[in-house]
Amino acid sequence: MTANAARADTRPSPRRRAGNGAAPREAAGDIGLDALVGHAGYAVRRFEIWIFQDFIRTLGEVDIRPTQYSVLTVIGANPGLSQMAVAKRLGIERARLVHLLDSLEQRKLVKRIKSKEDRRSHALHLTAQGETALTKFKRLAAEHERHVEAKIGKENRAHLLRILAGFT
Amino acid sequence: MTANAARADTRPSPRRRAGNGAAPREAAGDIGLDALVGHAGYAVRRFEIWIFQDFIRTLGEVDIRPTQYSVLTVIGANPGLSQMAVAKRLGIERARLVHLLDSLEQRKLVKRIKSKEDRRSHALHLTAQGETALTKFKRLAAEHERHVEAKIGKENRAHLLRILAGFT
DNA sequence: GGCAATTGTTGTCGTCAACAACATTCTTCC
DNA sequence: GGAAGAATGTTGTTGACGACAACAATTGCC
Repeated sequence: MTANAARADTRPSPRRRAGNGAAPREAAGDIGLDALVGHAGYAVRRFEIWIFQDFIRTLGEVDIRPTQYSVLTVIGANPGLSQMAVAKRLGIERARLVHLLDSLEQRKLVKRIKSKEDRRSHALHLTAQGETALTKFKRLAAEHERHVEAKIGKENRAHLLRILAGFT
Repeated sequence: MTANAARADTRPSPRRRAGNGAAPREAAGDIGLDALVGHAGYAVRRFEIWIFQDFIRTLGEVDIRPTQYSVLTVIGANPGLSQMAVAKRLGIERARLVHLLDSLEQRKLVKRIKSKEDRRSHALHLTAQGETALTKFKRLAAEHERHVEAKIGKENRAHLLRILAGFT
């Protein structure tokens, strides 16, 4: 139990206005989160929502979402990977990756080349267009990352990356 | 730019095996993430997946998911809130909250009481059964939180909560 | 040669965020 | 006091995403 949640943990509730009147007093912003403030998952979730919104907005002009960006980056750094390898590396289901690649292939950013060594699999490559596009995406993503720094602080961001390095 | 991503940032790609052969060498685990390792969003996303899976598993015996837990906790700490107030406080859309409350009301954990002051709105309360259930949920959630501590370290978890406190 | 495993694909289901539209009720403004 | 606009809860749709299950083609194992 954290020091935060210790006080109000097992107590049922303050029970203000036991009746039912929804006094507009709470509309101000003094709604307590109770045990929620001690939960890492809640903070992480709220943060992830913020960070994804900023990513999507910052890369909105090129219409690239976080998952698409991660797929392009990994393919760009490791040309020739199979879909299975990419899916496993990024924690995406291979069924989901099919649609992602369909979309990216339609946009001429990625191409699937039938492997001659294992004819079940596809070797994934960026197209020439995909390469130049990716460098632009990376520039925008770096800009998004500066937004994160501005939001939580440069040192905090670095510390956070260090804490969560094991999950990448 | 972080020290990590600085090296391979703008370079297009190492271009190993420009042909297409998907050599199984990479299956081992040496697939580089390139710029991805410098992105807080990616790390946060992978972490959130892990933390949610553990939460769902730990509270599996009571069949409570993170969002349901957050709703119950806030209602428990602030009886009489309207749906709008809860939605705004937790960053949930009010349309989504309707289904959440439908489910929780069916399970007799929450009741909607028509407010007499504003007949558009419902005052939300825990049932007696909901109160006792919530204390059990909190106990399980605390257990989940210990799993987080075990995973990333006690100090890191505390530091992370401090960094992200502004998003709650 | 035959059988299990792998790869990509298709499909379904459930969760979740984002909207849009609507009826009821409140608030504001004339 | 009454009309216009806003707020609240509800219903429905869309799209991204994770989890599964089933399938054909291909590979690897025995």
